[in-house]
Amino acid sequence: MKLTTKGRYAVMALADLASFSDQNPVSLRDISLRQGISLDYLEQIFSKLKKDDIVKSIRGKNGGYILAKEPAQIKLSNIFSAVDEKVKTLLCKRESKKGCNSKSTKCITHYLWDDLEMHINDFFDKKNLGDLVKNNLETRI
Amino acid sequence: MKLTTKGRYAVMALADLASFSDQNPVSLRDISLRQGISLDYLEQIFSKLKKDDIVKSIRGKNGGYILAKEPAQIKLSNIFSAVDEKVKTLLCKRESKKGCNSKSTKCITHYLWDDLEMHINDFFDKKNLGDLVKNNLETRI
DNA sequence: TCTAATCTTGACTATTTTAGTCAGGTATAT
DNA sequence: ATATACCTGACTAAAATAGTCAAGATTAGA
Repeated sequence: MKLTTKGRYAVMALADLASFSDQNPVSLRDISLRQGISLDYLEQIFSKLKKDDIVKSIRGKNGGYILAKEPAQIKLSNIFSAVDEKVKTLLCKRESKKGCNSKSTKCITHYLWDDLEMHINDFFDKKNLGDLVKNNLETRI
Repeated sequence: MKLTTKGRYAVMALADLASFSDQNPVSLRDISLRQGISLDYLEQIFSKLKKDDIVKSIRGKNGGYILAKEPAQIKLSNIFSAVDEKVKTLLCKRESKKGCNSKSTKCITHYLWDDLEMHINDFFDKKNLGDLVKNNLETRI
């Protein structure tokens, strides 16, 4: 079970954006340099973040991105869902052959995975960008 | 973020084993049929479970596997670690170039991922095979 | 003793996913 | 004009996943 770079980079980039934006838009180039993430890859990621109204773009020279909402309004779950970072613990879907047919003994563990999924999603639902940046400022040297 | 089949199958197979063993060893063939998991794949998995003292094997005809301990003594974390299902949320290791050099602004999110990892591992640490089988018996029709 | 059922081991491989790269755009401040 | 941004879609190398396959070693029971 591992986090993909897409989800991780999205959060890193947004945390960077939240930290360094003082009214002015922040360019992906700057984020790329500061966070060590490929510019091309960031562009992919931000196009998704924009689609989900997490950031706004300003084109042209001196352009860049700004947050579309207050950092405290942006939950990690919003970010992850924007970049398709999903928590998948189950094979079991109604259609699938493998996995369970709901009541059979096959899916002894169905509830467990469901539980785990909720447990993780809960975490993402409780954390927001605001907390993240605040904590960072407090603990930074 | 998704669970691999190895971890999931290991838990499914052990839950099956715990449910169906009445002193006698259970063959992988039976588990394979009941759970719909390839026999060859199960063999890989059980060889690891055995190495970590989660199951014992009995060779020869009428052989099979039995749990090496009480179901309540077998935590999910034990099972996952046996089959190398690890929770990885961080790139950041002391050695790696990518990721953080501990105090830089790069790792704004370091604590977050650490937190997440603990949160998930906590879950695995709190669940054991005994609960799983018990719950299953209760909720089964 | 023979045989079928089992575990044991290690190598191999197709498929999928990940983590990007690349090549072209379009918009806008100066 | 032009440099600096965003924008978009196609492409791809590498890694991980999810197995398969082949050849053995043990042992119960007929």
